Amino acid sequence: MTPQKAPTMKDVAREAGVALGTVSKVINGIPVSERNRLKVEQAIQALNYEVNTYARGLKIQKSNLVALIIPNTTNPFFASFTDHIESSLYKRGLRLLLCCADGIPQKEIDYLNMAANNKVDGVIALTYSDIGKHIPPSLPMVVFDRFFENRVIPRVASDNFAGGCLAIEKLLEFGCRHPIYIRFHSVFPGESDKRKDGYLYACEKYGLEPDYIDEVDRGDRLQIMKEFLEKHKRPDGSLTFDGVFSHTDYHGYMFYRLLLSEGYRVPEDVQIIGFDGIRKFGSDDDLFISSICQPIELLAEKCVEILTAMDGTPAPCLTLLPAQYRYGGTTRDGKR
Amino acid sequence: MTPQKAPTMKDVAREAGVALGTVSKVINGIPVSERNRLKVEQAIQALNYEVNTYARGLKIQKSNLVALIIPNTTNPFFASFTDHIESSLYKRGLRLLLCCADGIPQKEIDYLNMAANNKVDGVIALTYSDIGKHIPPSLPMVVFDRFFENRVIPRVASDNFAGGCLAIEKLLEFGCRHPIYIRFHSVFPGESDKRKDGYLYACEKYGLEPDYIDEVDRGDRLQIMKEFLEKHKRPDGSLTFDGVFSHTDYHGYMFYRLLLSEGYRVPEDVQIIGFDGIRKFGSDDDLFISSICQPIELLAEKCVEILTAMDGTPAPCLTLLPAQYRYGGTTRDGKR
DNA sequence: TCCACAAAATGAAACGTTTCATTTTGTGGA
DNA sequence: TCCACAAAATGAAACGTTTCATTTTGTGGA
Repeated sequence: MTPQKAPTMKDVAREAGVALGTVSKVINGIPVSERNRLKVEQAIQALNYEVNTYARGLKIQKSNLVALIIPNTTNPFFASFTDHIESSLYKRGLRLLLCCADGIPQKEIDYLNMAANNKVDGVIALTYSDIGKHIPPSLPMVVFDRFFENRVIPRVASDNFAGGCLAIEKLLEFGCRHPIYIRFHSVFPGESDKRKDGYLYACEKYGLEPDYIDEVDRGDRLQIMKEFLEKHKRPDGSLTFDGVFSHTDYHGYMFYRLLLSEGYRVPEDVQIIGFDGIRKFGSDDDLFISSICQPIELLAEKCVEILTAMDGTPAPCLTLLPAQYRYGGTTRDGKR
Repeated sequence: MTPQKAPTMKDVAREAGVALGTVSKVINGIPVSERNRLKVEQAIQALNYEVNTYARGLKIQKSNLVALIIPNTTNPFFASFTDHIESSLYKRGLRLLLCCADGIPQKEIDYLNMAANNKVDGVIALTYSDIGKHIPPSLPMVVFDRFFENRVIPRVASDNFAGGCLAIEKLLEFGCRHPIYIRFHSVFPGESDKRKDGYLYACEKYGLEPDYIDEVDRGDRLQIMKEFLEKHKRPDGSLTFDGVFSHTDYHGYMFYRLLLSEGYRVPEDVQIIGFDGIRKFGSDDDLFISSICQPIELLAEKCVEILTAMDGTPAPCLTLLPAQYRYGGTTRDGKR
């Protein structure tokens, strides 16, 4: 990639017959005599001048760049989150530096260093490792869902507890008597852990016996699901549960496919509600399964809002937004 | 977002007791006496120094930033493309500025101007409007699929003609006698138009009567599909076609759902092959339907490779990579 | 010990902005 | 016409690097 030659403010000043400072004022919207403003604007047009971002950045120490550190964009939830972050930033005249860290701790730290290395004005992070101790104190940052030890970083998340509770209430409303819960989790703590708390709370509240898969995700998910299913078959083949609340749509859909392949009917025999609200081909499409949908657009907007408002005064250390139930074919409420 | 104070090279020089130029040499890996190298490295450690990107950028006129202009990341194809572009750039020490233009011409042009405005070293574009005349001649750029009038920009794409042809050959191989073709397209020309040419060529070659939907996408796709289906029902309800080659997985899946809802069996009554190779929950998951899969990773890598090699010498104006068939449940070849 | 030469180190100038103390211009009143 | 004052314009200095002409240091041979 070859460098580019471009006209400078000096060229504009010469062309317009005014001083450097006058050109700067016009560019930055500082009042200047009508006559000079016109001359400068004409010169800018004529020379096709564009302000040099490095020079400006060097002076004002701002890049208008915000880094988003995220595992990837192939996961539809991350993809949608990225999309909304981008448009929230764009609205504010900010640009998005996308950092896909693949959940690799070293890559997450690398990107964080790069961010600290005055390339960006702030960071929004959805990370998988505990990078708390690598965050420079002076770097404005907001995290989605995760909780870091040793370091208070403003967090934004869905109200996972209420969402978990809502999932069970919906299953009961649609006629379930024995809802179970399925979860494969990472080893790092975050707000989404509260989905299980919501499930347990609802069990308590409605007098249900808790029953669940709750395992660290080691890639043997299908095997674990199969074993669980085996254990819950009655002699006649029918199941001892009639509802599933899955920690994520992804695992819920996996379980859905497993149930179908074993000859069970969904939602007739078993109803399933997931979490996240992932759509098949992107934003306007159908859900994979009925789901407690995270308000992704609002979450993204909130992250950007908090980040851009950071100026030394304390930011809210936790902001929760409500998640909503939406029909997606695996429950008995039918299409609304 | 507050600015950040950071130590400068001058501070490092003072701390190490050497000249500014010596610090610069150490940082840029230019040989320096062992003694001084150690002193500088120690000082850098001690002060936690990081080079200021704006100052360096101002001098060397490079940002190590590449802009990707893409409609969005919620479309799984774009999401996957973005993901692979990011990792290709990362390998080369480059960073990704993500520009979601939503297919809005003004936003595409805005981002292009921003790119020209020396914020980035190069641009990779997957755009929807004809922005050819807005591309600055000095801006290194590669486009995916699209063709711009008035302007030769290196293009990278799948071999859509061969892919279209392959789809039909696969359908014939799996027992189809009357494959049709379905397409809803944008008004801007690109390489993907050749999928239809491949279909027509295959019809010619294998003595088939071409039959297809080929409409501008106005959002009334389902209606058009339904009408097409009605016209192709025999009095006994069976269909006059037994295979579908869909221009995209998205529309193929839509047609698949329509067929199921009308009581047809897939792949028993009708086999379907799409194009793109979109997976349900991201990279490691199942395809939505059997598909001619674009080699997204290779395509992304190629875009980056060509972009980074641009230095005034002519770049290949078109690079085609082969697309491959993969089973996805809607054909009779069964899981491999 | 001295000299010549190569290697290393030095630090001023420059990149293109913004800022701000200083100068110039313009205006209204006497 | 002159003066006082406000408004506008000016341009040098500074931001933190890299570059490169110049100076200093170090080494080997006589």
